[in-house]
Order: sequence, then C-alpha cells, then structure tokens
Amino acid sequence: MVDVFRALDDETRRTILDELSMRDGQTLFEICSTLTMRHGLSHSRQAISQHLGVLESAGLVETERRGRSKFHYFNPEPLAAITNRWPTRKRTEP
Amino acid sequence: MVDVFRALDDETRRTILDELSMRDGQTLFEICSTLTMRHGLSHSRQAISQHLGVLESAGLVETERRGRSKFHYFNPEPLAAITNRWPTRKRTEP
DNA sequence: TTGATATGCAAGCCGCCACTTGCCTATATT
DNA sequence: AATATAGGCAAGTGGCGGCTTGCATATCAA
Repeated sequence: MVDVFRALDDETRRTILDELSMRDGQTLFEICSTLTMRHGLSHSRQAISQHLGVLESAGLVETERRGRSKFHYFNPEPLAAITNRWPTRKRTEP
Repeated sequence: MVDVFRALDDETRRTILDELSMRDGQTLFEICSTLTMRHGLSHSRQAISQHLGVLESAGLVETERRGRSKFHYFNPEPLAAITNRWPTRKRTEP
C-alpha cells in the first residue's frame, strides 16, 4: 500500500494524472505515447508501468482489464485526505 | 525552492503541520518536545530543523524571529495547488 | 563577563526510489 | 500454428533524501 502523498511526489506521476483527467481510460501504451508527444517525457514502458502501479496502489488510479488491454481511470477520491487533514484556520498572532 | 508535493511526502513533516495547525507559533524546541511527547517521534533537533526548512521552502511554514527564538506558523495556502490541479470529474465510461 | 539557551552550517552515512534491461506470460491476428 | 501485440516480473544501478555528528553563531541571564 502506497501513501497518497508519496504517490503525488513525482512529476511524472502527476502528469499521468493530468493525462487521465483529460482523457480517461487510456492503456499503458497510450499513456506512454501521450507523455512523450505532449509532455516531452520519454521514459521506458516499464517506468510508466511502475508509476501506474504506485498510483493504483495509492487508490488514485483504478484499472479494468479487457482482453490483452488494461484501461486506467483517474480516481480523485484519495485527494480528499489531503484537504481534510488540515482544515483552514486563521493564523494565531502571538 | 521545494515542491509542495515533496514537502508533504514525509510523515514527520505532516505531523509538524498537524502540530502547528493545533498550536501555531511554536519554536523549534517546542516542536521537538511535542513531537516526542505526543507523537512518539524522537528525532534530533537538526532533523526537525531541516524538516522545518523544507516546509518553509515550500511555503507551508512561515517564520518570525524574535530575539534568539524563531516562531513557526502554518500557512495552508500552498495546499490549494493540489486540489486545484485536478478538478473533480465524473469518470468517463468507455 | 561568563555561562546557558536557541538556532545555524556543513560533511558524511545509509537506505530508498526511479529507471533501465532482460526475459516471461497472455491475448489477438493471420 | 505462428507471429505480433499488450503487459508483467525481477534484478541491478545511480542519485537523492533523511538523519546524525560536530562545530559555530547569536541572544539572554547571573
């Protein structure tokens, strides 16, 4: 199980979430392509696969396998843990 | 300059934000004490100092020096960058 | 002024993380 | 059946981050 905070501590993983939030349900190869084409990131397929594994382990990405393809979906729910942890307060002047 | 995401990718730093959000304006020694007493974390003073440096560099903590003491204040503003980056969408069924 | 308090600076160690490489499995196509 | 496509597993490497240690600086108290 991977922490949501740790999952977000990587620009490549954040860009993957950007991509999925724009076009949901992409496969691993599609994500590799769009990352290279539109974001200038050129990593190996395995690198992206491992990133997707981290994101899925953190609950930020859900997957669905059909045939030999695996589709990835962005799930923003775990992000709530971040905003809920520190409720906005006024600064206490000393 | 440290990323907000990287600053949050550490349980000790997150606990420090918890502490400051409960009682704002603590000094380094106070934070060290409360971390040990109430959270079971026993790190050296320098470790906590470095954590505070990361948090300050990320804009999550602001400081104010008076005399030989330095007071630390939690600034939740940078957290907005997280929630604003991925606006909540409905999942697109294929 | 002398000593204690509160913090800063810098080097070094160690473990973890991102990335690659090579090989393997499963499904689809012809 | 044979080939291609989509993805998985595992070991190895390099670099960075967290922590410690030792020393230095600045402010307050006696």
